[in-house]
Amino acid sequence: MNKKVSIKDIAQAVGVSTALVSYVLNNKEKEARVGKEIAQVIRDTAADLGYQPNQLAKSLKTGKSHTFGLIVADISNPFFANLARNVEDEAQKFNYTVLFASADESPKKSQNLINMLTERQVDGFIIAPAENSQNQIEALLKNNIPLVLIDRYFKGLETNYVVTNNYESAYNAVSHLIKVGHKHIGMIAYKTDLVHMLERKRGYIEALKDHKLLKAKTPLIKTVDFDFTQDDVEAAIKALKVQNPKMEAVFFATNTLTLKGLKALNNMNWKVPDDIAIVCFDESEAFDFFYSPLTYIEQPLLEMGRKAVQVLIKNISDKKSTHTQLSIPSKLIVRQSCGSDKAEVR
Amino acid sequence: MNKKVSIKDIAQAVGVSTALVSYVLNNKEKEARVGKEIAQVIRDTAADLGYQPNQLAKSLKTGKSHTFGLIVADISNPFFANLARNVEDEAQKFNYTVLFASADESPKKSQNLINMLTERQVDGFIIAPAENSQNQIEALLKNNIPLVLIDRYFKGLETNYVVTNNYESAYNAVSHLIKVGHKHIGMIAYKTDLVHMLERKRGYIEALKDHKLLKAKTPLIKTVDFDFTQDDVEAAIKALKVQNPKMEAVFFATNTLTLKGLKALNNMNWKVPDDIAIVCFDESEAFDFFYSPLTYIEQPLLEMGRKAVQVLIKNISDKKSTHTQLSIPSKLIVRQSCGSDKAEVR
DNA sequence: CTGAAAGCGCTTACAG
DNA sequence: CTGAAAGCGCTTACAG
Repeated sequence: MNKKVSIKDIAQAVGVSTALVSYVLNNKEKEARVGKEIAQVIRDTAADLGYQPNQLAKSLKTGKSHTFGLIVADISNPFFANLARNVEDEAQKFNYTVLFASADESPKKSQNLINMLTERQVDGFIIAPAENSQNQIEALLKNNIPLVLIDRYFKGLETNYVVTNNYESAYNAVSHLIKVGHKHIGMIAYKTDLVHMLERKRGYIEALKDHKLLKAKTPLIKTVDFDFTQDDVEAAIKALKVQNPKMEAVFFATNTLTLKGLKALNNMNWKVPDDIAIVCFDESEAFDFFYSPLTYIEQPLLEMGRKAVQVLIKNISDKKSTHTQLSIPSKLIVRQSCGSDKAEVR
Repeated sequence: MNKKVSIKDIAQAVGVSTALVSYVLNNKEKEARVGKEIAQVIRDTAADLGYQPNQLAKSLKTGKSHTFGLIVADISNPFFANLARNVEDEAQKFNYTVLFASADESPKKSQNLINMLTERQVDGFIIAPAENSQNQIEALLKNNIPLVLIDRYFKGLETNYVVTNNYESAYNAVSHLIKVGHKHIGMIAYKTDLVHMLERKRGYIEALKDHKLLKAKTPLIKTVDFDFTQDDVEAAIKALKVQNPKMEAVFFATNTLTLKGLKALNNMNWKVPDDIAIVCFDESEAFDFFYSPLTYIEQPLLEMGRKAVQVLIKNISDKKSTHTQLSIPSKLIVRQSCGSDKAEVR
C-alpha cells in the first residue's frame, strides 16, 4: 500500500456517496440521519483501509487549521523550553497542534516567522515578542488574527497577554536583600525596551526608594547587549563596583545573565554571599549546584503556559472577546546566596 | 480588511486568469512565457493587496507540505531542546517548517503523535523513538514515509539514523576512569531496551573487560525506572556500594541521572572525587557549578541536528535513496570529577 | 503569450 | 435516509 486512502475510496468500497462517509466519520450521523447499519459499515471499512483524514483538505474547507504558532526567543533556553512544553500539553487537551519557532530577539526573524505561520493558516499566535516588533503585532491585530503575548507585552497596546508580575517580583526580591541587611545593591540587566525588563528595573528602583536606599542620581544598574558574553557581565559587575565601592549585593535580571555572572564571580574570586550577595530572576537547574545555592524568583511557568493557551482558544472561538491581561505572581525561593538562612519564604 | 486575499482577487484586479497569477507568483513566467509588463503588474498588485499564499491549498494540490515532524521524549529536557533548536535552524535553510512534539517515552503517545502529524501531511519524520515503538516505525516505513531516527534506533531495522557513537563514547569515558587509577567502577542507567542505552552499557563493560577489571559475574550496574526520583538514584548508588564496598567511581548514563545523582551524593555527604569519582554521559549547564566540575561526554548536538535534517530531506526528495546510518563521535571533556587534573582531553 | 478547466480531499447546504 | 454539486485556494497540463 502506498497511495493514501481518501474518503472517496471508502465511498466506492461501500457503495455510497462521499457525503455520507464524511458525515459518519465526523459523527454527524444524527444530524444527517444516516442509517445505523450503513454507518457501521462505513466505519468498519474506514478502519480496514486504514483511513487517515487529510487535515489540510479539512482545514482548507473549514477555514480552521486547529493549529497555532508559538514564537519564542530561543527554544533551547530552558525558560522557553519549559514554557513550550506546558503550552504543548495544554494545547493537546484542546486538540490543537502547536508550531514552535525561535526568533532570537530579532524583529526580522520574527516577521519572517509570522509570515510563514500565517501562510500555514494557523488559527492564532502565542508570541514572546522581540524588541521592535510592536508593528508586527499591530498588523496581526488589525487583521483580526487571535493572539496572546507571553512573557513580555507592549505598553498601551490592546492585546491579550500573560506574564509574570515582573514589577512585584523584582520589588520583592530586592526587598528581601534589604531585609537581610544589604544597603548597596546593584542590578545587571540586558539592554532592551521590552516591558518585562523595564518592569524589573522599576521594581528594583522602587524597592530601594521605599527603603530610602536610593541616594545616587544614577541608579546602580548596568546593562549588557542581548548577546552578551561572560566577559561582558564581568565588566558590568566591575563597573558597578567602581560606581559604588560599597556594593555588597547584585540582582540579576535573567537566568542567562546569572549563569554568566556566577562564572564571572568565580573568575574574579568573589565569594557568595560574603563578598557579594546574589538574587536572580528566573531559575536554572545549575543554581542548585552552586556552592551557595541561589535565592531566586520562580516564575509561574505552568500557569503561564496553560493560561496563554486557554486565552488564545477563547479568542479563537470568539473573535470579539475582550482582552485578557494576566500578570501572575511568582514565588521568591530563599536559600543561601543572600547571606541569611533565617529569612523565610514570603 | 479582514477577508484574506486570494489569487482570484489578484486575477480580478488585474484582469487576467488565476493561472497567470500563479505562474508569476511562483516565478514560472519564462516556462509559461508570461508577458513582462503584465507580470510586473501582477506582482505589484499582489504586494498592494498584501497577498499571502495559502500553503494549505498549495500543499493539497502539490502533495508536499514542506513540513516535517520532530518527535522527541521531552522538549523541556535540555538535550532535546538543544537538538530541536539545531533541527529548526537547519530545516529553515531548506525552507522547511518543523512540528515538534513530546512523546514522554510512551508508545501510546508516540503513536498518537505520529497519527496526528501524518494527518497533517508532514513530508517526513525525525524521531527519537520511544521504547516499544518499533512497530510504529515499521508501519511508517511500509507506507514509504521518509524518516530518520535520532539519538536511538532499533537493531536490525533498516532505517536512516543519526546517533552519538554510544558504545565508543562510553568505552572512552570508562577507560578514562581506569587510566586515572580507578578499579572499582559502577554504572547507573535507566531501564530500557533502547539501543543507545544498551550500547552505553556495553561500552562500560567492554572497557572493564579490556582492562581485566571485570571480575564479578554480575557487572556493577543498577538501573532505575524512566521516571526516577532522586531517592531512586540514591538507592541505586547505595545498592552498588553494597554489591562492591570498594566502589570508588560511578559512570552515569544520562544528564538527568547525573543531576539527581549529584544531589543524592550531596545528601549522602559523599565527596567528589575523593569518596567517589564521577563521569557522565551528556552535559548540563549545572555541571560547571558543581564544586568539582564534572568530566562528561559532550554529544555532537549540532552535527546530529544538521545531519538528521539533511538525511531526511534527501530521503524526501529521493524516496528510493539508500539508508544513511551515522554514528557521530562525541568528545570527552575532562575536568575534575575523576580525581585527576593531569589527564588531557583525548 | 493567455485562458478555461480539472482536480487535490474534504464539508455542507440543498433537494429529493 | 441518501446523493449530486459547489467550493475552499491553489497548480498545471492542455489548447489556442
